[in-house]
Amino acid sequence: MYDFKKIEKKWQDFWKATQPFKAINNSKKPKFYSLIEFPYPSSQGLHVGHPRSYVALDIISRKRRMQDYNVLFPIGWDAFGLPTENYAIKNNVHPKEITEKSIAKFKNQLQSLGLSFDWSREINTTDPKYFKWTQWIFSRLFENGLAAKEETLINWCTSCKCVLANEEVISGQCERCSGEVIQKQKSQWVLKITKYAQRLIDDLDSLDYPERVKQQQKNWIGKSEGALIKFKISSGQELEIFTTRPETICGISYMVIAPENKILDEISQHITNLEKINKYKQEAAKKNDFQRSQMVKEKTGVEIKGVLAINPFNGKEIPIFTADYVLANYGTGAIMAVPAHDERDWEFAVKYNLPKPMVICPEDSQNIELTKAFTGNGKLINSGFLNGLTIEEAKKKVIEFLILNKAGKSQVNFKLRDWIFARQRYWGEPIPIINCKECGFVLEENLPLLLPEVQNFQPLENGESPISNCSNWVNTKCPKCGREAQRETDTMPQWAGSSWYFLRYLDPNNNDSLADEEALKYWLPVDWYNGGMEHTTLHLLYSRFWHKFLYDIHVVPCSEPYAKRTCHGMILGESNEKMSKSRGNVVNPDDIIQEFGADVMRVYEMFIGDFENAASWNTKSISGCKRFIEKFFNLNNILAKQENIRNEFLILINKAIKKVSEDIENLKFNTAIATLMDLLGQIKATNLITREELKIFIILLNPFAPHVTEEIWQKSGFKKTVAEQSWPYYNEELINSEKNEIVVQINGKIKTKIMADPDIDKSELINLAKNNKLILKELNNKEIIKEICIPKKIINFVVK
RNA sequence: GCGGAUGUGGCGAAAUUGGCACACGCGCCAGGUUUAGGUCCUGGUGGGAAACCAUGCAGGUUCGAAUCCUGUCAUCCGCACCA
Repeated sequence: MYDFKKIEKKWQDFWKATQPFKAINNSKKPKFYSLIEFPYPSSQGLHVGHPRSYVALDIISRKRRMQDYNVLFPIGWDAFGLPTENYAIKNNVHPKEITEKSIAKFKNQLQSLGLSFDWSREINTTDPKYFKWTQWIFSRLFENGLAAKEETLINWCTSCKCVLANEEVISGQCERCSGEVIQKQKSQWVLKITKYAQRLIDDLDSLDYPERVKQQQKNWIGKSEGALIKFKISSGQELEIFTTRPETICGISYMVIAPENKILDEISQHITNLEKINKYKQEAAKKNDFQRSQMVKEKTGVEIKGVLAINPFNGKEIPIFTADYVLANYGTGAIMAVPAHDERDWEFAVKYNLPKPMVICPEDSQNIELTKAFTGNGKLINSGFLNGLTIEEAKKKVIEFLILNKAGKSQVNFKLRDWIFARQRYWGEPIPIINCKECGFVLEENLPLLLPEVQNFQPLENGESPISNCSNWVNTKCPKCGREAQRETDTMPQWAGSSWYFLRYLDPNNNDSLADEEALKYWLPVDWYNGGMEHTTLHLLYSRFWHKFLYDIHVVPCSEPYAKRTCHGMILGESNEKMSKSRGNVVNPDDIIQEFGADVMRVYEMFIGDFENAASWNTKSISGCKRFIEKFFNLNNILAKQENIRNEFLILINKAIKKVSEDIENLKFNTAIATLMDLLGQIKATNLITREELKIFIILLNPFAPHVTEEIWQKSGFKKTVAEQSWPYYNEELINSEKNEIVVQINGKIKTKIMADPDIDKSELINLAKNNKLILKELNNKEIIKEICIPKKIINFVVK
């Protein structure tokens, strides 16, 4: 009788007592650092999606230990954040209390899965001993000019009453609560991730990340090369624009300034239709980014009367418009419009009846009439001395001209914007900055800077953090001059603590530095980091940025944190939809463990489908894995006294070792399990298993189903535990010595199969095939035109 | 619109990377054990009477294509007026 409850409890208690999965900091063994994204402990508890990633790296970690690596597989809690705070407000309790409860629940659930975490290194981002170092890193960023308070356009979630990073805005809505997001001018703490944009792109090349992750990060950073060009305005000011097409400078039809661009105020006294312009500005401010993009087809704008721009290349006067299809926070917030060679400008020019002069002509057709913007390759026309040049040549010439005339230069721009690093909420790390009227922003010296106790966690109506009501916390003395000063009341965003957590695992109790130098040297970089695709442009990018900064200030020994990244697919509900409370299709892992046990649950999650693709949950299908584990459990009943592997199983078992070993490395857990199911079936059919056969089978299955394998190991009288065994080797020669089944085709159609030795030579093999009865008959009276022979695989006779 | 991915039995999916399409599992069918079965065991299970036909669709390359190329359709994910 397979009493999984008893067995699993027994082994979990054993692991708790003996701590066999503890990583050693000063070991001579080769190290292996495997990392999962540490969970956000929500009050709902674990989701069946969580274990997919955890079990996968648990399997890899367990295998590595058996391969004699010193393995670090740690766990912790990313516990600051909005959901907890919202829950706290709703239920009128302290977020700290909820966090503690949620962590206890998560911990319980994770332990019931038999994951081989090193629990002695558990960390918690809300622990002052931890966030002391989050604040410390912020201080270093500040000292190095990478953290600064800036007046910028920010995304404001009207429901969370909180600033959001660009990465947190999904289709104009808040990532967390789906509330409406509007644009607002606000003075904000930002981290200058854009200074690292180029390096964040370049260093991707050296990393073992999935191609789609690299692509997504590159696209998000969005590098584009072009030119910055200054246009004199008739009123005396200058209008600076960014373009990737400087060679089209003679095709300019008009200029556009984004409605939020401050230059509009600077030239306002020269504008003759100011009222109309201001009205347009107001309307544009009402629209959020999402609404703007919804109106892609409906371009709007107003001509700014009374001012003209002057083309620095040919001195021509150009009308200026303001239109919200130009974004204020990309480039310079203004463009030169070349309708003939830009689709958006074309649309606008058509709508407002503006000229569309053509300056690039496709090489094969001349004097064509444009019916839409031409963005292809060609030669320059109507462009003075640029005429006849290719686009590339003209680009160079124009930039040379601009530099010579001090009217511009080449320029690289990134879509990536600086990381808005402040939230007007309570449950986060306080930003350790004191604002002194005399000295400006000064760093707090006594870290950690703790959160003040407040009565009410609700954000204030004026959009400030509830902390700002705590006057005895806010008001302090300037550490520099000793005068009255105020503390910053914003807290850090959720992404702060997770940007460096993998460093703290190396030395979680260190009070003098974020981690010991030797430990950093030994363990870094993370060897294998698995996580979700959804963090590609958030956490993964942010933590690469922080790590590079820490490398630059000589805190960490390498410039990239994660050597290898893999991504798991989501687990969907039975009807192929995301699991969610509102759909009512959430599967609770506790129920599954209760009914089937952790081992079956683990095996099922790994068997469910390709690890990297989404898979839909199907509780019925678990029974296949349940049968498999039960059959394995019962192997004990047919265990023979005989020691060695039987001859007829030698090759099969060697092949299985190879397949399971390789599949685990390639995240093909589903086929590894299929291999084991197959092997089990074949052995069982003989109604007998030898001790060595069982031994190998147990070791291969152990990473997937650690409890039941330890149990059978012990029951069978093997020494020590499975976890202490060495991962088995396979004999490649033996595998290759197996007779091959060779398919014989005629004109590509399968006729028969023959068995042949693996080292038989080609002509012999062909003769063997030709002399096969069936083939002899088929070839009768036919002329062989071609003989194709692929050793070990196939023979094909092409006949007439 | 741009970027990425996927498309194979009733279902989840395999296919040594150009060489036996559908391994393994679910479900289903038949038989057996059982007082009973949401248990266990055994066998069967793409279509077609067959030659043959089948990997979203249409072409192409090849002795040979799920796999490579061209076009096309569908679904999913990410970004979205980025000049």
